[in-house]
Amino acid sequence: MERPLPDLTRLRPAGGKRSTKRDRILTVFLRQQGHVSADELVDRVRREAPGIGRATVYRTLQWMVGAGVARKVDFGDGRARFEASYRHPRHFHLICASCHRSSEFLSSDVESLMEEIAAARHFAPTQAVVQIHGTCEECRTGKKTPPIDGATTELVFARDALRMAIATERSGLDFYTRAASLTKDPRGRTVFQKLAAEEKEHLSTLQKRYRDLSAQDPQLESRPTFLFFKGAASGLFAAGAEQLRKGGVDDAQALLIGIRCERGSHKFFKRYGERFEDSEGKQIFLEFAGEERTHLELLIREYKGLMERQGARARKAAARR
Amino acid sequence: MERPLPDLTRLRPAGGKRSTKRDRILTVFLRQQGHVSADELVDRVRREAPGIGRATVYRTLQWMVGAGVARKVDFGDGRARFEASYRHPRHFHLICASCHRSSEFLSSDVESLMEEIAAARHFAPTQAVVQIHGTCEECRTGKKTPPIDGATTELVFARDALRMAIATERSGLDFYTRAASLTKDPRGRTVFQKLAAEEKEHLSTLQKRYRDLSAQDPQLESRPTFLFFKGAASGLFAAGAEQLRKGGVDDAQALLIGIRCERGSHKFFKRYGERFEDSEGKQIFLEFAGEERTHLELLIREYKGLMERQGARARKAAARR
DNA sequence: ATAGATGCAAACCCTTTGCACATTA
DNA sequence: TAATGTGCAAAGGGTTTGCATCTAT
Repeated sequence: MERPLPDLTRLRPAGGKRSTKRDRILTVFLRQQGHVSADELVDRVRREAPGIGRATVYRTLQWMVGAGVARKVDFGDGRARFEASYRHPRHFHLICASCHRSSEFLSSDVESLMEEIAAARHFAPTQAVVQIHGTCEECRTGKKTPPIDGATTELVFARDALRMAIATERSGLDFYTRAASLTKDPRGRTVFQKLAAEEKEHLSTLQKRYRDLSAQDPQLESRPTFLFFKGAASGLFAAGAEQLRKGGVDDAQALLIGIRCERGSHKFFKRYGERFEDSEGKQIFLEFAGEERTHLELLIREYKGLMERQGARARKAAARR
Repeated sequence: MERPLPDLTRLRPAGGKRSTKRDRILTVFLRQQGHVSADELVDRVRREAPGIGRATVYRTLQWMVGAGVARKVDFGDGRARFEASYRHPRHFHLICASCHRSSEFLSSDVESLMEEIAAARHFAPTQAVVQIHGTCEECRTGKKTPPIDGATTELVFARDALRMAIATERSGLDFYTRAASLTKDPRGRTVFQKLAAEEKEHLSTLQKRYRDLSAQDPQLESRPTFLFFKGAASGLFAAGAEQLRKGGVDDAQALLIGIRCERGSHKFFKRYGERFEDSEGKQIFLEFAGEERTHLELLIREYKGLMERQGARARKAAARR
């Protein structure tokens, strides 16, 4: 499972010069997976290119962090660790106090909460550090868990991005189906039925893509969750459900409900996807956002058409009077 | 706003001896508010008791952390900070990269998410570190924000605990009121009406307490949120609402719905409150949990009575046959 | 030619430790 | 008296820096 490396030759940030040694260090760094401390990197580099000074490695690490190639993480044990950021989204950590290894996770819910909290305190956030310290399964039970390499992380991230999109699509389908069954007004009901049908189709596209992804790694399905999500899928249709409960929804209102839901979903996925480094997961989020947008635009056009027709009818009625 | 100090004379953990110097350091530490680094503490101590060695302060800090008087926090700037834990709940931090000050917050939602994530990964968590790095309002706008001392933190925590309880109570009231209006079965409706009335009464008790608390500090209401919550209040009644939607709720089922809701709320507040150090906030959570429990037991008794009466009626009918 | 990269060793910062001495229980 | 706390200075580790020397552009 060899994964492509970023184009190093083009990497030349902040007035830096390229050099053989810097390239060497960078290559060694990118080849390794997970986190390395500076000293670990010094050792690895020296193993294949003796005579590289510790200071150079330290300086190169700073340069890499500045360039966005590496991220510095602090587990609170007194020494900094570095991890490659290429095709590896910024994430949170579970840190085992016993074996000192760490595993990674993301949570869209935690992230939104932090944004809300920062906003409530008028704080401009640049980054969030979330660490769960404790004891990992392996240290407690002795059960071995296979290590996860960079390529797998990316695949798992893509898998979870798809799962999130699918869950959202499924909530949408549920919502529109329920809306159709609850709506008395026949035109309103037709709108919801159409929306449900569209969601169903999109859902099956996503599911196909999920199957394709799973084919790339037979164990993919069973790998532990990387991206946790709950609020996204369930929250988007809450406002619509509220409106529905009040009843009396005609076709215009049904369209407006649909517009609001699709807009929410589009915005959420766009904003969420944009924060990641280049990766398949990011791409999935952005594609999904794009599709929601297309759908949204279609609904808006339809709504406008409806309004025009109603306006025309009203004008005609006024002229007759 | 002087706040009481813990009984230091009884503080003698892990085979430690008391000594004049240790007491001095402890006193200085407890007097100060917010976080101190070891060196800052050395300075402060020396200002009023010269001739105390740096090593002693370091050793005393370790002892304090071991004794649970202090907590060590790492903001990732290479030096550890220490904060008093007495009457100050474990919390998360917003850390300003510009002025290097930090402000504190809690979020029951973030906490539950982390528990879920840890559980999903079979990880036994001991502690969570959550830091939002960025720029604070003061550094961006120049607007001064008043510093918050320890006593205020405690008051604000109590305020927010009450707010959380009130919000929960209010959701309960809403839910039972809506349930009553939706329930066709007259006995079921009566049960919900009674539940709603009880919630209303409890709510007004809580509100009175809130007013009493506010009287202790005229600015209390306007101070920034310390404890963020969303899920707790809204999540507890979701299952009940779902059940309600299906309709056909008689008195037994209404009682069961009530039991489930009150049990959820009792458990949540108990578990949540238990994690804190001694403080008014903790007390509020535990009291609230206790009241929910009382209410719960009452409902259970009522349910049992109902079942018995139904059983008796059934037996009588059987005998007659 | 010149800005920038490198190696080495020294300096730095925060923290811990060894040891002789002072206190406490 | 035995166990523990204290001060000092030294050592420790992770990381940065000064400086003379190379090396890309």
